[in-house]
Amino acid sequence: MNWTDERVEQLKKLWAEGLSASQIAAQLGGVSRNAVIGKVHRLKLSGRGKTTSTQTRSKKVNTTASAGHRSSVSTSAQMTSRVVTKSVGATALQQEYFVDTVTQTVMKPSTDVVVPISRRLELVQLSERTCKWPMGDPLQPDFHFCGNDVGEGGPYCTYHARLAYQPASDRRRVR
DNA sequence: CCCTGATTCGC
DNA sequence: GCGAATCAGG
Repeated sequence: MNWTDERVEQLKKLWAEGLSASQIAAQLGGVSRNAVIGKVHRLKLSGRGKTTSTQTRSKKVNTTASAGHRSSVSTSAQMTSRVVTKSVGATALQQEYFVDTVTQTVMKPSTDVVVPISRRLELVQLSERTCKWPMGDPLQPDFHFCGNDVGEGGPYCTYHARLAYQPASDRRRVR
């Protein structure tokens, strides 16, 4: 793959948006993150306008004073908002729809369940330890995955595993 | 260990 | 110019 004007254009755009080199590489396809970084330097774009501190890690908002043993969760993440909002860069504090990849059932998480904030990783960023649950509105897939730590070594994190194997009768359909 | 960008240097 | 390998860091 070579750096066509179009690809360079996209690189500039994504880099300006604050995406990390690996994410840009994943999006462009055919190049490694090193290639992206190298190109960025050659274009002299290294310094990004804002100090977009990537690394989406929940700030942890605990409303209950009880001894929480829930790990990091955000109260806002427990709310169910329908739309997948576009946020700046890789940081995405947004609610998602859940789609059972087997039954194609579209569902919303139960409101009484603690919903972990997903890391929204690119496909190529997944490893054996990252949750592979697909993210986004099924009608407008965004090709990101949960990416949170998988609990006992399954394909999904504890939350998504629970969702995946939830009886169909317990699922809440959307639309 | 996961990830990040920065730098080097053979191609 | 390109990008893998490497480095330094969170």
